Amino acid sequence: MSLALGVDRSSPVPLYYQLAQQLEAAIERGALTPGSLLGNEIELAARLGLSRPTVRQAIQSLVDKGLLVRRRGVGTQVVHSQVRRPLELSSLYDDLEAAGQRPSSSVLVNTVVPASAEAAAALGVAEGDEVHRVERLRLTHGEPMAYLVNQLPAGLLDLDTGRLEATGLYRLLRSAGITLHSARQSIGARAASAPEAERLGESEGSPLLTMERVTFDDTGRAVEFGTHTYRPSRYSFEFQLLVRS
Amino acid sequence: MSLALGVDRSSPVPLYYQLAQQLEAAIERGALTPGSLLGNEIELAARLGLSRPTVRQAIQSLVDKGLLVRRRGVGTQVVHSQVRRPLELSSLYDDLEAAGQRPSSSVLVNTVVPASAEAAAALGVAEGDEVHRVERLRLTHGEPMAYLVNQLPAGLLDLDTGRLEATGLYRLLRSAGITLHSARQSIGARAASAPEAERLGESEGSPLLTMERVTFDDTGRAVEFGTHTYRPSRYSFEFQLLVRS
DNA sequence: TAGTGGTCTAGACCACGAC
DNA sequence: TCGTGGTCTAGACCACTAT
Repeated sequence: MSLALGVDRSSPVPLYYQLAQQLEAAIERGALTPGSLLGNEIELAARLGLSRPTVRQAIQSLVDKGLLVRRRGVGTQVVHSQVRRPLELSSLYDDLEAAGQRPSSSVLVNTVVPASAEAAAALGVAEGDEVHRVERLRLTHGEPMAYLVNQLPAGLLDLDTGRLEATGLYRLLRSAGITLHSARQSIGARAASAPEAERLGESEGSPLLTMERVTFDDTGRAVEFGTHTYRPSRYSFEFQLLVRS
Repeated sequence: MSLALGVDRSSPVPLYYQLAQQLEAAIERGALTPGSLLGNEIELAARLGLSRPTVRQAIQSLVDKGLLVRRRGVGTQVVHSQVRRPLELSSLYDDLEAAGQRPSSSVLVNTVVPASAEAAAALGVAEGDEVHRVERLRLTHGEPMAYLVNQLPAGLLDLDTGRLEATGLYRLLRSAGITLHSARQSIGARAASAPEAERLGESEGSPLLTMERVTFDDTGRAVEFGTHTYRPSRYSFEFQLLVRS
């Protein structure tokens, strides 16, 4: 079929991005089937009235997403559906978005405290400096799923409980002009201490899944330090990993 | 300083790649310091005798790696060192490379067996079809660290123990003409069963870190299914996560 | 040999951010 | 206002794959 691709040159959306979105939508709805060839770039460019580099940029963005594969001498193919499904490591946005989106997440603690040695090291501030500390309990179906502790340098942004529950940490950070860049994460496991078990409705010594994370903005500042514990019967980290070629 | 950048046009290595490597090396050795501006693209292109798109391609590849940040109206800056350190999720290459590289990893089982329902579903073969099954124990400092079980569709490649220990799964896959594309992973935790505890030198009921993975090649075939258990006192998953912008 | 993607050029204009 | 990166064009030649 002909796919009905076409770009709107009066739109402020970049041409390559428009094309990428249309291709992605076509893949998603099955108009482009797994393994099928996309047709050569020159012809596609001519058909759309675009230059080849622009078409290439669109295709490349989908290759980077893992949706397409290019092979020299063969062409550009749609990857098979089992491969393509999701998504990046969800935990960052998941945890930071949290409140507001999911009614089953509640803010238990929201205060300013002196930084512990651990938090100070993670955030790159001096021990004893003021940091915001937020503790949240995440519930699913009325049962505790995770206990989330986030610490942020004080003065980075307004963090009142109302806005936090309504908007989520991620949007508060964005609206404060902070551009997230990267995060360092560590996922492990350990036996629950008595208070940890109590908080999550487990028994002492039962296994917990743990995640520690430091998030950086694009200036290299640490903007968030999270130490989270999850009930392994109710949560696991699922993600897809693209192989750098 | 002037950085002594320059490209070799007689080399088969793409110009943008040469430049990217030189910039990366300069960042790595500190010749380009965190936060410092790279200078505008046009001037850099002129200095190197390259076109601007080529220079942009080099820079873009480092932006994608998280080493550089671009801001309109400002310029291209080196990311601060704390942000830049590692690496993708290590576990895939780590586990697949395994033998050969690390003398402390031994192959315990290497046979062909009928696929269990679980393995069949993961690999996209019929239940009872033949699959290779490899079980390895990973040691550090003489102590068990992880128990790795990998299953592969039979007939995909030669898998004798000698080659496996000498080369590692990853290279065997590559040398069989298989191009890895992506992997789906799930990380969780659970209490150790008696045999699991035995294998890893833990006690029954103690917490284990678990990882399940299905790896796909660029044709969409599932080429590997791994179910691994780790001693949490000796192993955790460490990785950096770049925020898609 | 024919067809594909991979790389590269030498320009152009625009949008956003800093000042 | 000015400088930066963001986008786009219309070509070119090369390298690899398949047949």
